[in-house]
Amino acid sequence: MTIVTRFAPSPTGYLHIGGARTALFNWLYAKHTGGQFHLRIEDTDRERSTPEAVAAILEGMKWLGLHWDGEPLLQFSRAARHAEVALGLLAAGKAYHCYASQEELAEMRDAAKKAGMPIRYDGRWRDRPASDAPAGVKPVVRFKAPQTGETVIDDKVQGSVRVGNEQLDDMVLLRADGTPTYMLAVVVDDHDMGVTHIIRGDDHLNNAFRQLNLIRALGWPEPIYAHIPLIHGPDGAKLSKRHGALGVEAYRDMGYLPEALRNYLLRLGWGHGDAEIISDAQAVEWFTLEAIGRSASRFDFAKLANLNGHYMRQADSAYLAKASEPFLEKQLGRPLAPAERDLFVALMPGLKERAKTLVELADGAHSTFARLSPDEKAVQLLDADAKAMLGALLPRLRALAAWDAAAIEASVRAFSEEKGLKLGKVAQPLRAAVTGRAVSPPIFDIVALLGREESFARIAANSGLKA
RNA sequence: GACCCCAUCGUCUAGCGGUUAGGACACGACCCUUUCAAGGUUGAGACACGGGUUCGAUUCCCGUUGGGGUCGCCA
Repeated sequence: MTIVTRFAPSPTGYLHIGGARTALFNWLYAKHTGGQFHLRIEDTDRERSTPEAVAAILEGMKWLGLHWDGEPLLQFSRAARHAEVALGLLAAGKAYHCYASQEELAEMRDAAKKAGMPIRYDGRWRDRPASDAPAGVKPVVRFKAPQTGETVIDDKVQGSVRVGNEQLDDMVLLRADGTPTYMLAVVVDDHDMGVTHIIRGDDHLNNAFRQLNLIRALGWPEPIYAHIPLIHGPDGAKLSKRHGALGVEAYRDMGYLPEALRNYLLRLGWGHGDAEIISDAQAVEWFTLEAIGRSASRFDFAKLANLNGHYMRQADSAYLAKASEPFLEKQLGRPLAPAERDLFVALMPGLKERAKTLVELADGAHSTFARLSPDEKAVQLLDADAKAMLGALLPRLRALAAWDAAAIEASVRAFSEEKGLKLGKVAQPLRAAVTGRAVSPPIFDIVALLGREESFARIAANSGLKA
């Protein structure tokens, strides 16, 4: 049997980080088993669903590298089929019309709350004849749920979970306007799509009991459930925007690599021995539902950053330059010239060791691509002694036959040895004069890549020294 | 409030009756070093509590406490 998983977000906002992990797990499980992974957009809430959100979700999935099989299914397009199933249930006596008003329902909830009883619909229309129907009121269709016994779910993550059926009420299948509710739509769509494994957040665990009863009433095969724990903020409370409940595009804009985010998300709630850096291929090979933890985990930006730094260090220079180009251009306030793109790539080995995000990468490159006037620390470095020292060094650099990092470094080293200075005493003022900063990628590389004229021009501008 | 779920270093986790309770991030120290990083070595740091079961509990059971989730004509 082919295993079919799905990710089914509702398009009321961006693809947030919790959803991204759910999608990742579904994707991995499908890959692991050689099955299929589908995407379904749950847009039955016409008030809150927007085309922008649909686009953001598709975009986020693509950026994260989670490719789905087939076309994304828009749930609302199947409203007629959902209604057909509900009406079938009605005809079979497994569902009924309910004419209770919103006011009645609210009273029911208040009364139950006061009495310390479970808050649920009391089934007042369950057995009333159609002749009792009040005139002019459009009814909803409710499911006739079992009222005794218990429903047990053998969840792949949570284990065996049971709940007394008296806790479950008769949920609405079709609204008064005839449109399907989520409860009906998921069940019908998962069935029609051939979904075999439902992997989703455990905020749906309680829904699963109701859905399972509906599936049984329909006589359809039961899916395998895996309810994964939610992701919390650093303080253990619900993930808020301030904490990281952002859309994946926000992570992209903060300069994280999709492969790093995948690795981070994978390790949040799932582990494989001591493995930390896990490639996609290994993840696919190792991923099982049984290895998913049962407790909620907290989002940790520091660990994400560390992972991102790792992936950046081992990434290809051209790839990184391309990925961080927009960040650099934003900082410079201008597009990069073709020659500068090459320079960016050439600078990359020294840059990527020093950054945890693409933004930091661009930060590191800023002082190479723009002529910055010396900041406070650079000014301190360029004191009178340092200028005198540089004044003696410049002619030797000017006289260099070959202008490359090795030759420049050799020359500066020889110079500092002669003068009895530590290399730092010479290299730091040079860095300050060339970049206007006390911190930069390796200075000899920068001087070499910038070229003789640009280097001397900058030194002249920042220290007044001419070579 | 009712129902459901969870509980190992600050964080992510390994552990599936007998371990000096392991790894990673973060943190401290040292080394390396042209700055900053990276890297190396190293240090500190956890089984929530109380009962059982057992020769023996971090591990199994019950309770307490603490956290989380769900109770819509939202999904």
